[in-house]
Amino acid sequence: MQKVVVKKITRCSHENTHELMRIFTALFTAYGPQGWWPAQTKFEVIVGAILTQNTNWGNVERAISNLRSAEVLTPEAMWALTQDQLAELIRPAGYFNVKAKRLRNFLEYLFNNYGGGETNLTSFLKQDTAALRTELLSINGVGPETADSILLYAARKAVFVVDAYTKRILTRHSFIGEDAGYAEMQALFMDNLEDDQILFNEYHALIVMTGKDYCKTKKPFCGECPLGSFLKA
DNA sequence: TGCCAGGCCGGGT
DNA sequence: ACCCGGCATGGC
Repeated sequence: MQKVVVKKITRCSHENTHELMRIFTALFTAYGPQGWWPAQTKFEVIVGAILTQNTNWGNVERAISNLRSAEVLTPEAMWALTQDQLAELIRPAGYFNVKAKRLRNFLEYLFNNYGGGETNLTSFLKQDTAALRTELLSINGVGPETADSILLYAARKAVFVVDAYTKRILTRHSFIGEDAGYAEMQALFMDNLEDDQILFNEYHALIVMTGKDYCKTKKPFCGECPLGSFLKA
């Protein structure tokens, strides 16, 4: 059957599409396929998405390692912990009290509405994208980036994840204004690129990789970055 | 040493 | 509708 795409957009343009793909190609050439998310299960993706909020991934890995050693990387096992026990295990990830609460908020939602467990977690993630996003955002401690990370990397939906690096890259190369919000930046990608879960997966991962290397807050522009050679500063 | 990291919430304007 | 302080560890 012929696929008819009726994507309705305001700022869709071939030029935007072209530039966004040039950026992707430059990053992909520099770093290669990333194969995100670095996790063994969907639940581990969700846990990592919450733990990495404003936090270095290396610290998150320590926390995940603690959880794995304690054999609590399943919804049931984690839910059986007290908040203080959970907080102690995730201490290396920072903000451990708020994050323990946020993990429990997610688990509470899952058990109340889906009965918990890996099987029911799968059915939770299998919903259509808009409904799942709304449900995720209703959980206290799950904001736009965390929700979209779960949608893209756990539910494998074609959703573009925006983060601090994305904003820096877009603003420093004058793609978007300093005042641009999350939705505006997400629309720039999603309105100008085909819905492609694989592309969005690699694209976000590559932005993070180059961001870690070159896009620090105190570094307004870096010509060494894979994008430096052809994008305007 | 101080700055930074793959945000989000709640209270105050 | 913004704006801002709080949350916290570990690496460089």
